Amino acid sequence: MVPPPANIKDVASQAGVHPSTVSRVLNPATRSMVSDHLARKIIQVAEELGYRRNPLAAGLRTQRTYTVGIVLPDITNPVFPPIIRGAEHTLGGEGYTAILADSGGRRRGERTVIDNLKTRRVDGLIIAAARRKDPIVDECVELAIPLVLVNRTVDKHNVAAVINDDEFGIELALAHLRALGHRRIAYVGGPQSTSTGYTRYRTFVRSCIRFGLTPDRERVVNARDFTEAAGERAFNRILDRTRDFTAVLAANDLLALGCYDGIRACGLRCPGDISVTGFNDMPFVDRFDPPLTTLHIPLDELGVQAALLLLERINQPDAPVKQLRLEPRIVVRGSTAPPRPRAVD
Amino acid sequence: MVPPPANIKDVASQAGVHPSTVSRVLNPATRSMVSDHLARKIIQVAEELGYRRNPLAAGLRTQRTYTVGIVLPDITNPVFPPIIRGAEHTLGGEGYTAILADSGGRRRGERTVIDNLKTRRVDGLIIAAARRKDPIVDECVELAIPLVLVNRTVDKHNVAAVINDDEFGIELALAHLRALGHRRIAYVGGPQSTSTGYTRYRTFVRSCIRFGLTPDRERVVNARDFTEAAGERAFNRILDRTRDFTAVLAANDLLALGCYDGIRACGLRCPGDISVTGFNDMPFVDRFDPPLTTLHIPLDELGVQAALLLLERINQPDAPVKQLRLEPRIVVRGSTAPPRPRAVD
DNA sequence: ATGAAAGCGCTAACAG
DNA sequence: CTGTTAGCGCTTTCAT
Repeated sequence: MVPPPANIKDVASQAGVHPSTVSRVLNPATRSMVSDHLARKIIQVAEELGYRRNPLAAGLRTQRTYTVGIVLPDITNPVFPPIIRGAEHTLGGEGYTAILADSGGRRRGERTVIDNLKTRRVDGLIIAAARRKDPIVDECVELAIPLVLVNRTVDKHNVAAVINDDEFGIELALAHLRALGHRRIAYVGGPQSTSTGYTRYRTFVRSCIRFGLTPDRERVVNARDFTEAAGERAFNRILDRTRDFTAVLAANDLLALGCYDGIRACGLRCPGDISVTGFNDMPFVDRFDPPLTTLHIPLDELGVQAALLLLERINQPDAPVKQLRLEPRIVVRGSTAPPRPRAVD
Repeated sequence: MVPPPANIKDVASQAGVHPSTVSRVLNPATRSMVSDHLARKIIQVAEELGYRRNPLAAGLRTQRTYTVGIVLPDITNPVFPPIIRGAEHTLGGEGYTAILADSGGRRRGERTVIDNLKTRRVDGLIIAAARRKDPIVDECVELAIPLVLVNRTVDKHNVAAVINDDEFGIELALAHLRALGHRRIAYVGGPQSTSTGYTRYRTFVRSCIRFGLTPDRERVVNARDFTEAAGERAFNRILDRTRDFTAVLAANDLLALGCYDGIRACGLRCPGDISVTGFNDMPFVDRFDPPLTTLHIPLDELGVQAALLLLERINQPDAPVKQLRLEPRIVVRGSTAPPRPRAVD
């Protein structure tokens, strides 16, 4: 009923040439080997027959599948979709197809997922969920699988990555709070097993000192995950120890949301009693109550650059490994305000 | 440096059998053809060698790639990630890999994307962006490509789909507003080219009549897209004609957000002056200002069911086409309140 | 129950 | 420049 798709043999016989000639014409790299006259004819016949190269067959032969895997911890986290879109679009332009792999944030899942991708012979990998020490990343490097990390990186420096300038971002946030008049600033950080969690935390502590603010330990807690729930728990842990702060700098937007919850739960108000800043400027944080002051990072661009870097690594595996660092900028919204004179406890 | 992955021949020679025997053992459907003794041995050897079947080679032979395409208009729309996750997870459990294809909402893009997926010989398609009359869907049906629509469906009834019960949803929303005391209710609808836009609109009009509310034409506008911007424009168009309404029922959450903007822009307040309801209960709408009253639909489940339906269609192409309709439930939050006595204009 | 052989569609090394 | 040939790794007849 439905005609099977034309293959290269069909095109060849229809054009009166040998299949390999067709192959040469249809492959940009070898087109020049064939006379213009024949080439034109073959292309025409191919079009008439609606020929489409079978990537499985080609891949079997060439060991290139023109697919890449994008590994995420959780596609539901709003920072990822723009990254995916940016990457997918860029990759698509070069004939690559993206396979999405949601590891569910679980370590096991990640293993499975990468195994699966390897089995599928992807040409490369974009990983958005790396830990600072990541056996999976190590393994990919060892296996010489082209690899680009996005958003988070690893401690070792031999892996391509496009990340944001976390240090600069934290400094911006801190400077903003300080300019508003805040002096006692709490910090809700992320897991120290991630580069973002670690760098942001370290930068916070260091910058506080530089700014002449004491990053009092009791006002600093690192959450287990970059989630709202973990953020609220961390915030509450701070609250258990002290109420002596007028602002909280959160290591990302989700944690900041958790702080919102904590603040509300104990009857305080943001920004009236406590200012809050986030990190990422993920979609819709401008609609939150209150709109979140946060660090904007160009998520789409992160994806685009990761894709470009990956293509580069695929095509020139021996070129030096690059790391890109994109600059965040602060977006001031409603969650930050000058501190008000402390009420009596 | 890096050892090439073991293939079926390696396993065979190592186990002292013929490759075809290995193939039979490793394929669940043919395992029973091989003696238990040999089978066990082969499996063991395969494990030792870390053998993984090459899906390209297998697919070339069997015409099954164990990949499916998921086509979306815009991965950045928060309703999709949960659907994707649900589908991907279910598919993954059956050995399928999901290829994500973001059409960018453009018609052209959709063509390209599906073409690409066909070329890649996906075993099936999940489409989340169907229009009521959709040539692409028609084509897939004609080509006998296993296909499941999710979220939106087409007018024809010969396509598998898992959607939500739009009529019931709209009735719930309307009943809620009515119970609060609203009588003059505006409607910001979606594009009539989509099943959701169309059904919700029709249901609104019909239910108004049934409820004894006149769906006055001037209070009803259908937006061009399901986006915030289009929602705001539609809302403003209503506002240009009349201010005689105390609530607006929006055909989805994004449109509702647009209404928020419109309400704010003209100095009114929600829900004080105007109540707003949405549809979808997409992630984070509970954090908006005000938290959105909307219809919750089980997005994850939508994805899971779509995946199951697709697997069914792949494995039993001749089984009758199923349509699933999931029930929404209303989630009342801060964007709806009783109307207050009209202020003087 | 197992082996032999052919072939899925394509590309690349080799001839000519 | 073009054709011939072989083979990527796997499955599936067909023999035995």
